[in-house]
Amino acid sequence: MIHINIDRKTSCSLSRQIYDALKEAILFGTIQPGEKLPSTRELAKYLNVARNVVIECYEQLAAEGYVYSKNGAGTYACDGVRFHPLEKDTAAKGGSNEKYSPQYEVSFRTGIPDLAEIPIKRWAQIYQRIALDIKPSQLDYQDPFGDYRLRTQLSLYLNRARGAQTAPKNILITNGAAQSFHLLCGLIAQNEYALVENPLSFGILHTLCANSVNMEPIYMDEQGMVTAALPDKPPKLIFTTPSHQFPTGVILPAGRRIEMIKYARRQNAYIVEDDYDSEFRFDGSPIQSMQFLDPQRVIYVGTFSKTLMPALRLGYMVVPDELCEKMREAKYVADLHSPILEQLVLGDFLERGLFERHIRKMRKLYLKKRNALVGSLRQSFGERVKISGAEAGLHFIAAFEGVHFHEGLMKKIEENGVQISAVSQHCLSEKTKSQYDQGLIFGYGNTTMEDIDRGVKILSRVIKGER
Amino acid sequence: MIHINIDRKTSCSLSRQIYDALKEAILFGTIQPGEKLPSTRELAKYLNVARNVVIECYEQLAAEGYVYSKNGAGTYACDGVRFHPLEKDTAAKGGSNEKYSPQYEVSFRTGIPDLAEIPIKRWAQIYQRIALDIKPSQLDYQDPFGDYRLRTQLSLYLNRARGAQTAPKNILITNGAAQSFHLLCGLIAQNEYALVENPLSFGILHTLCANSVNMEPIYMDEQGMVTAALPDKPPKLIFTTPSHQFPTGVILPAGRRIEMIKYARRQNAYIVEDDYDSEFRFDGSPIQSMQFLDPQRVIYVGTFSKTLMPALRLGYMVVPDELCEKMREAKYVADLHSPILEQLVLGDFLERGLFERHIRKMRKLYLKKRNALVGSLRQSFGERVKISGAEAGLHFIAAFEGVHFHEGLMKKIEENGVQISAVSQHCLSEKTKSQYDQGLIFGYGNTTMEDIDRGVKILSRVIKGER
DNA sequence: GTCCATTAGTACGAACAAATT
DNA sequence: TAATTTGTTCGTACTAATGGA
Repeated sequence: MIHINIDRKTSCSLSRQIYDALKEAILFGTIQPGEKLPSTRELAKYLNVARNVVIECYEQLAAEGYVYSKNGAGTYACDGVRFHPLEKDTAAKGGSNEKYSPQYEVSFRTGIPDLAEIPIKRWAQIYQRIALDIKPSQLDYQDPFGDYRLRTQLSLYLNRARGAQTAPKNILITNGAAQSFHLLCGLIAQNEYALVENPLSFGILHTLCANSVNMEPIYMDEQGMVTAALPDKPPKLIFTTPSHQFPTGVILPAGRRIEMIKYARRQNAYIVEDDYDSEFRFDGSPIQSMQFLDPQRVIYVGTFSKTLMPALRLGYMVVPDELCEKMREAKYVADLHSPILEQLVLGDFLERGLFERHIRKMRKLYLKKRNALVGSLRQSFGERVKISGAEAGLHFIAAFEGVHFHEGLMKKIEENGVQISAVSQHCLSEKTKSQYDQGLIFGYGNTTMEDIDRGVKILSRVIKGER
Repeated sequence: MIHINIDRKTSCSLSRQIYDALKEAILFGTIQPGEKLPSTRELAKYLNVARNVVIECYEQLAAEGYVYSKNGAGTYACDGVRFHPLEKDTAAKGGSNEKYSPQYEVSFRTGIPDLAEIPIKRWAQIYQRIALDIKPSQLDYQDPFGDYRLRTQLSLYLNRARGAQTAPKNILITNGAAQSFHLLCGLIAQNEYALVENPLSFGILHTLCANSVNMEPIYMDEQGMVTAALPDKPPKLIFTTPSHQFPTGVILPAGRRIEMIKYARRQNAYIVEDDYDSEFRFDGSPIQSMQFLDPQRVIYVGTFSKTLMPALRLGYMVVPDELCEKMREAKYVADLHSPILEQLVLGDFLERGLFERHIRKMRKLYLKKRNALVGSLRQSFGERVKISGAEAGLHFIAAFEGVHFHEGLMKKIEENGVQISAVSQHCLSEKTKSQYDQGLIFGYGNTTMEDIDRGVKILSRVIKGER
């Protein structure tokens, strides 16, 4: 008779304990294939448990194919279930969320909004209200394009605030701009290619690389992408950030926009307008979207990561009619559709004007920070620093006269506790790298006034030590 | 002097109205490239508005590159901004979420939980609590694998309830099983292929097709995938539903599981265990996961769409150590990471045992429904219906003696207001199609007792009319 | 917040039918 | 035929947790 240790004090049920022991015995070969197991009565008596307990565990073993029972004949171990001793997973080592983002004393990371100012309370209130009077059918699978009410509100907002030409049917809700780019990559076949700005954001670069999309960088001047340099070979997509080029901050002027659209039409290409932070323009209204000029050639990509919060993972694309079906399929295959509840909350947020109010509030705050940072840099570096692209967004470029941000210097800055990236790190060619190697990208969205002060002081010390 | 209609009653600002009019004039060519615009003083006087209004709008036009101003010389339209008349989007036609799911009188759609029983209130309460004491840093971008606390809880749950061998570091939070499959497809190169069960679920079929993955179907018998028929050519992935095969409901016995794992080891393939509804087993505990037998060869795919709600779009994968980095990269490229707030809520939900309680509650409810449906079918069809795979999950198969569910009959059923699918629709070959053509798949998760009654009555009428 | 009735989970015991040796 | 074994269905008891007043 097989011996089984039974512990009546543990929270684990008796039948589970016997089940585990028997299964292990069968897998290890202690109980041979075809061997008869003790009868339920016998084992129950031997172990001093109720027969029902043994029956329950024999049934489970039978259901999983370890044993088979024959009425009147007994229970036998199945063939072919001998197996190697299980490798128990060695001690689950500790971990946490914190580990993901290394800690710096001051961070000028780009693209992060002020996390302390996120209207999370208001957001949660609306979430609760929405959840309380939701219809069960809304908790079912939904349209891959997303919630219709949100798309309606978004369409109104985009028409109003960004001068875009959209209808709800063209708006595809995604899990942030990263997913939008990922889905768009699906449009590009292996032998086709995409045009990108140079320098460009890591986000697009990384997405395109990982999806093994061929890229052709386009030279930029102080007006943005040089449309005269557009190649003859027809691209499939043209990735651009016309309202506030990343990282240079340049605004693509109307003339070049039109040229680019004409080019796209000629080459039968689509323009991907990455409008990642245009909501925050400090003088005048936001620059109008490029999509406005030709809704059938321009795919507009927006995100709520900067305006609300990165953790939300909500963004959207305005898709030309011709691409709607393809994009619907792509989104469906990727993850069916984006989560619904927070879409409903966002729709409400927009409808009540809370979103635009929040933007206005944040614009003021970011303006303050920008001015403080510019002031701080001026104070430390005087005329030896040249700032550009600061009219909008959550970052700008500062070029330091006579300083070259090579790898060693960047490492030194990091070692001194400042997180910041150099423009040259975003360049695709050696030529552009050296063209931009005096520039740092200052993201100030999630900095405090103290951060700004301290960060510039540290930078000043390190840079001046270098010179 | 250009004429501009100004409406002081509208909510649109004066400068916006002037801006729009001027921009249109430039784009249409009413104002020629290089033409001098009226001076700010002149235009302000003419339109009877303050000069600042005109200045603001000239600045905006300049920022966007439509005009340029020279100190002392005036403002001129830029070159190259003439453009076609804008095609105004024709009337945004109406739409709504409802349109997405066509209405049936009774739906036996598979894989839908009881939407009316979702603990949405409790969920919303926790959401609010979580949101109120969240740290700002948690609203930042996070680890692609997901929230660590949720992964810890999930790992405990899986070990406890599914007998899986996991550590938090191996758990990747995804936007539902569909995304898990999508990410896994990235492991398969163009010249490689995947093994699938036949018949199989639309979900996997569709994902694999759309990602242009080559598939090889494996024959099944009453015990599930016939492991003796595994091909010599090494596959990359083997997709399987061992706990409750979709759609047949068969449980893959231990012997075959072990054979399959040995095969996978020999061929250096990975097994994808799609555990889509095993939580709901009606007699005994759920069938133990296959992942338990070899955590380094089996990728376990789970979802909360059936246990909580489809609209949530949350699922997970248990990834072998060797694949962690690849999967991290794949998830990062797809959408950086899954939304955080609802992950936190889910983690709390699990930690408090609310999740398991909910499962227990639902298991009872589903058992009731299953029994009612089986009873109803028995009553209508007596011994002429054979039911299989009903021991677990939210669906089972009913085979009707002497009835063949060809396209015409399926259409007739649909026309009579019943949504249901035939087993043969899930088959990949003609041979299997005819083998299974007497079976319907009854999903009863989101049906009411009345639905069940009514649905069976309608089916009975249609099927008997056919015979 | 507290108390109380209810419910769910686990374990036990007993009885009987059906199949097997 | 008798003894043994599984399959099935009761009822009871104890405990912990839940939900409502």
